[in-house]
Amino acid sequence: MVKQSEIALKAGVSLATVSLALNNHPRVSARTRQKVMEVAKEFGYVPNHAARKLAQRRFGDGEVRGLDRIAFVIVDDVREIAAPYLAMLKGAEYNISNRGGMLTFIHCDRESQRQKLSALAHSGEVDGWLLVGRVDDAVVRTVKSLGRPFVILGSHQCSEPVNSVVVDDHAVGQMAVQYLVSAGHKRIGFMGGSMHFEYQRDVLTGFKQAVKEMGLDSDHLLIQTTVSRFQDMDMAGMFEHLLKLESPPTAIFLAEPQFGRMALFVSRRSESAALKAMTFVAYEIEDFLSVDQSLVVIESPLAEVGRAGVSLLREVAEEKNIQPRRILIMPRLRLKQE
Amino acid sequence: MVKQSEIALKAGVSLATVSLALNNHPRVSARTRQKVMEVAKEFGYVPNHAARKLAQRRFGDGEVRGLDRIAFVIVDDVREIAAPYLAMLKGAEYNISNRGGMLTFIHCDRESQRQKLSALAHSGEVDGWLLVGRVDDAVVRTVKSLGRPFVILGSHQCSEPVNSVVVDDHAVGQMAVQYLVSAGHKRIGFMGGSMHFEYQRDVLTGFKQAVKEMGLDSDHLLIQTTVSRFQDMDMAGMFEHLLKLESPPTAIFLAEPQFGRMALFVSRRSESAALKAMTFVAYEIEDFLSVDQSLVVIESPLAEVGRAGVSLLREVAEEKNIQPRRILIMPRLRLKQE
DNA sequence: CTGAAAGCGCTTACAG
DNA sequence: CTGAAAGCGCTTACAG
Repeated sequence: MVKQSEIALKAGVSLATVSLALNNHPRVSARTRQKVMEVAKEFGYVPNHAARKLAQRRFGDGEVRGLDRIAFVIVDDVREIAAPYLAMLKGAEYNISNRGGMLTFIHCDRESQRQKLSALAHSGEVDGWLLVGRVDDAVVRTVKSLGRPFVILGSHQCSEPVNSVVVDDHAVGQMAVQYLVSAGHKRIGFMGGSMHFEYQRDVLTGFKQAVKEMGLDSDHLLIQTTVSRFQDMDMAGMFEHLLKLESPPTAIFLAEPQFGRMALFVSRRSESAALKAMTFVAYEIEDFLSVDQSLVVIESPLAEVGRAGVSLLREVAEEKNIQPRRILIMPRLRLKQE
Repeated sequence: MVKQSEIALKAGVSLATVSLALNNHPRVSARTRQKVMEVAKEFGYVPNHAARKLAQRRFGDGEVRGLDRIAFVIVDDVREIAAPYLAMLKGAEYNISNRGGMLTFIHCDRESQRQKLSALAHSGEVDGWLLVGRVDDAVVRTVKSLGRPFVILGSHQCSEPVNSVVVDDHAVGQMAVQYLVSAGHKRIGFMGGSMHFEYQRDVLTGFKQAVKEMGLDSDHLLIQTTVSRFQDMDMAGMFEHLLKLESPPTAIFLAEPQFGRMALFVSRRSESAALKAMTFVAYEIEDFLSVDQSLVVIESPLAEVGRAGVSLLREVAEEKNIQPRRILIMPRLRLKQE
């Protein structure tokens, strides 16, 4: 565990110069900095985080400098929605660790959030917050009172403007239609999840808009959604509905993650020629696809949401009075690979 | 942000006494400690973690004292296995934060592990490691060289003895048989995932052993397993095989998480009376069940694995030369609730 | 049982 | 452009 004083000795400069050089302070000459960096690398120097943190308190006016400790907070329950959370977590971790920082994982519910988050903040160990889950005004109020920058990942229930990063789910619906039209389809079915979820509503809105813009039939019978979480029965029912139509669709957009797997299962075992010939496009979560390469997939770039969240957090930390922004991350179309 | 010196002033004792009292040092009298604690609570005191860490380095012989910063390291890819990781993560976080600690999340592959982990260790910010994923001798060698205690969660590929916490998957298979026998079944089918996975092999071993002990037919045709990750077609095939038997099973144990959902889907839509009357028991991951309360479920207590991992880590940190242990966590049987 | 003092490894005004 | 010095908030031997 080498420290700055040892580097100073070897490089023939003072301790102060080492610190300044390592932090790219402009007052150090290029040559000196070069030399210091060299020795540091040779010795495998890693700064002692605790010491740095402590020293920074001396002159700091409460501002965050390094932003090297970011808390990823899941508010409310993690039941049933593992993949989205883990994808965002992975993306955030990647961005943070690339810059020598660390990500702290926190899970709390809306009752315990206040005391849990403030205890962490007071220990001086959190430079910024990434909030995800059921984030509402109460949570934002807590976090704001702690005086550290924060960014919300995914949709939220806040009434006031906040910095957030979300997938452009509107574009997901449009992308599905555009792709299927380019492949020659004219009647496109929509099979989605519960419209209680904002992202499902957005996907559907985008879908409907593209259908209109492309001049396709905007037949409401082509749109099927489920309500329950254990929706497999509903899904089979949706298929029946669509196939029973006077003019059934030739392609179906599966707008809810995991539907791809189920749809393939049903269609491959079906005796209906129409279903066997059906073209599918599935909306799936990056890194957690439920289907193999035989299906065209629109990927929800949730790891990218995590990465972008960290970048936004850095900007917010630097420019204090930035206007709250909502950053949209574009989905990706992944074609078949046969 | 109140500090110890302010507490000392108010309580009428020295700074040293405050520190000792707050850390339950025996040299402080009960009355003094009481008084200090009172003032600390009144002021909402939270210790500055950086300062504490730094000060401890002075006399510390490298030992870990607080174990308040634990790194949860996922080695290798997180694709496709979100739920188990998130369940363990949640359990570990719960145990750590209950004692005022923090969990750091790290994701790395086996190529980058060495540099990533050692950089973290050198920054002095990790008191112990929880390792999960594709943990092999190389990873263990790295972590050992960093001089901090570690515990592996879940199965691993290490040749040397290590401290680990795993679900008792053997008991899962036994539990399924015992329950179904108690419900009057004599021929029990097994539908599992790929035998490439250790946990699936363990579940099957337990199943077979219980079948033998209970004096049931140990017909190998009753045992069906899949190979692919996108296994839905195989699953339908497994059903057909089982139903085609001269003496088909009256109950089936679904030994792979997520199979429950698929099985219900198939059986509810089937025209086979035998299938409609089939009794199922499903193995599912705690907090991430794929089925509702209408099915008997054996829960894989992965959050408990995370919690137990943290507790074991504490023991390892305290008694240095402890014999490596493998702690088994019992699965839980969840009956129907109608 | 308690207090005064040293120092953990850094950062950064201050003085040259 | 650089160095000597102070101090961040704690912990813990040392001396009473």
